[in-house]
Amino acid sequence: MNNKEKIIQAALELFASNGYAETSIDKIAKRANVSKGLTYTHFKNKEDLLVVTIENTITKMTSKLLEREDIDFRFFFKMYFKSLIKNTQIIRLCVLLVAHPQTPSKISALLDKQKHELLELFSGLLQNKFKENAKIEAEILLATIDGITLEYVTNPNPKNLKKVLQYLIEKYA
Amino acid sequence: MNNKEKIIQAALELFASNGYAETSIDKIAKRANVSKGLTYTHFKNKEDLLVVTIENTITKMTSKLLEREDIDFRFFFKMYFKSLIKNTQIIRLCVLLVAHPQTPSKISALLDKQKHELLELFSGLLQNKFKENAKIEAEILLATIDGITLEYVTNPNPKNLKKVLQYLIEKYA
Amino acid sequence: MNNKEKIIQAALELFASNGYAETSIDKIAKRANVSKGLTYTHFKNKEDLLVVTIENTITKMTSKLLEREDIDFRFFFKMYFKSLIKNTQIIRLCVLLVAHPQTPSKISALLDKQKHELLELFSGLLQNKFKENAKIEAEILLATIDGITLEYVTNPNPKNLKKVLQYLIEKYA
Amino acid sequence: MNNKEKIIQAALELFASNGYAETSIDKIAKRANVSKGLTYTHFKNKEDLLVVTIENTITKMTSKLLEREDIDFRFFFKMYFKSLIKNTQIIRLCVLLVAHPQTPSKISALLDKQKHELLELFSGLLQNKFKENAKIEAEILLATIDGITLEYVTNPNPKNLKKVLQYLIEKYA
DNA sequence: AATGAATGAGTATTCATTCAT
DNA sequence: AATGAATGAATACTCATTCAT
Repeated sequence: MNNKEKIIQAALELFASNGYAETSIDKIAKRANVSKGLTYTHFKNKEDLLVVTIENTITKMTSKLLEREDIDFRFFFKMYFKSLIKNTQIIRLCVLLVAHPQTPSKISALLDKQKHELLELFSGLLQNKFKENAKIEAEILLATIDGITLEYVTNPNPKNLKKVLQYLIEKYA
Repeated sequence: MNNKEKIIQAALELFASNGYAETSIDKIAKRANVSKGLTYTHFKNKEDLLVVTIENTITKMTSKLLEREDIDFRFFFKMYFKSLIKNTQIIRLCVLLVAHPQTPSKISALLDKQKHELLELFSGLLQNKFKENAKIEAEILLATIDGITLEYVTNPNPKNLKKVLQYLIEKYA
Repeated sequence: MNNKEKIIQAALELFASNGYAETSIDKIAKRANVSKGLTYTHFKNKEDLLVVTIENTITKMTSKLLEREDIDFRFFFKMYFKSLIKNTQIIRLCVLLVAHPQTPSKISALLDKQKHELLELFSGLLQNKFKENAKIEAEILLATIDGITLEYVTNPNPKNLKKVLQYLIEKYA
Repeated sequence: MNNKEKIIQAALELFASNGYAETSIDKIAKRANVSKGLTYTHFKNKEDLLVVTIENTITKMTSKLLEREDIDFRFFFKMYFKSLIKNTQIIRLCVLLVAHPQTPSKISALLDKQKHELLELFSGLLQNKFKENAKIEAEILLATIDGITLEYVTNPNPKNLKKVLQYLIEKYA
């Protein structure tokens, strides 16, 4: 891992566990074992570091989820369940960013794009069962998953999460 | 409105529209038209001001919703819909606080209490329809509402909100 | 002398002897024996401190020179001579500010105003001797004085200054 | 133009238009289209770069002016007038350097040498007209030219400059 | 000669908090 | 209760300079 990657990694960890505003460049540099100045060699400013960090992470996290063609609810829910448990802190950071009034538009756009991809996926999968209501049902399912996510990152309880997702799988699959 | 109330009001507005970390005591005092020092006469510190502000607001906001005995889904959804539109910024602040790793425990506890009251309410209302699954269905409904809330405060679209809630009313009532 | 005045005094001394860009707020605060933060209680920023400092000083320095009604060349040259010797550093700072491409417009305007007052004065005094050429002769005299000033603040030599001004008095008075 | 010359050219332009302290090595390197490190291959440090840049420029600028043997006021004023209009920014930089308390002694010496060459020239030309006062008249003429220069670089007005120099030519030639 | 990653000291500015009045 | 001067630590960011390649 080169220094730039070390900085991104340190930033991700600290942003995720303490929040963006609460994390100073100084702490990031210290955790990455580099000088403060080097951060500004690789990133324009703190906001740029956040944007790169999030883009980097989101891309990695979701590439697996959406690349398969023959995706179904069972597969989706299981993958999402795993990701949520593995990346709890990062996903909480994303929730904070989505809800924060001053989040850079690049990040908002990225997260928004993801939302629409999921809506598309759900709409397709719900077409048979709900016909003309497929789209609104997709919206509701997405909301349900977002709510479960919010609940989990706030108060992580893997057992309960598994139970709920299992129930959803049976309901939708 | 006395000075203490003016400070609370100013704090609420600024926390809600800019975020807690991004709001300085100085700006709050200026908006409330009082001196910076007075804030520390009435509140122990910035965190205390946040706690009091949120307690104050949450209590006001939810008292109407949960005081009625004979509440049903139609009524609940309509009230929630109105509140969401009226208090968008404040509710977004609550989402931020729920998801933030450093939120004071008093606030977490308060918001958690609300969650459980809603779960109770939903469980009761869903008893007939879902029997032994009433509790998990209540959890899912709560998650759905949280997800709708998150979506709305992030990207407020009253028309779509109305459509979704209408659909939910027909589904659940 | 209260703290605000102490800051202005310290700023004046350091700006004058080291230059604006070369003087840090930290050094100013240390010389004034106050905390760095206090500077920002009294002045919006470093530029504002410069502006206030210069306005303050220029006003004091020139009020004596131009208040008299019956001013003549002998009096003017003698006063200017004294001021130049007493305020060498400050006047050098003004030269630097006049010539610097990024000097705040408030300061430029102030120094420009002074220039025009002097031009007026000289024009009047030279009217009899030079008739229709009085204005251009005033411009030339002002340039001469500026040049003498530049030479003196760069390389202070009181004897030579006295000699030159004496010669000018005889020439013009 | 080789890389070293490109750096000198970029430095000159930036020092002249923004000031020495306000110009970073980084900006110079970027404008010269070379790496930051290369600056330190060719110049010991930033100050050295300034010294070389100024020496280079001054030499070029004044070689034409003083090489002729049979120079007279008419010729001198015309040449100076042209140079002032063409090199306004650079000459302003020289004024800043002359007046700045921390200018490297090499530069001061260079500019001082020029001053004395001009004094010599003027003394000679004024010998016939002013006899024993030729030297002090030369000093005054030099001051006048310096003042005109200061005024012009501060507030460039070619028409007025021409008028004043024309007047001086008639007065002295 | 040429690059650009890397450093460390420095800079302006902010801000929660205290305290004398 | 109310003010605002005062503090000191923290913060994002800059920059001259070095050095391995």
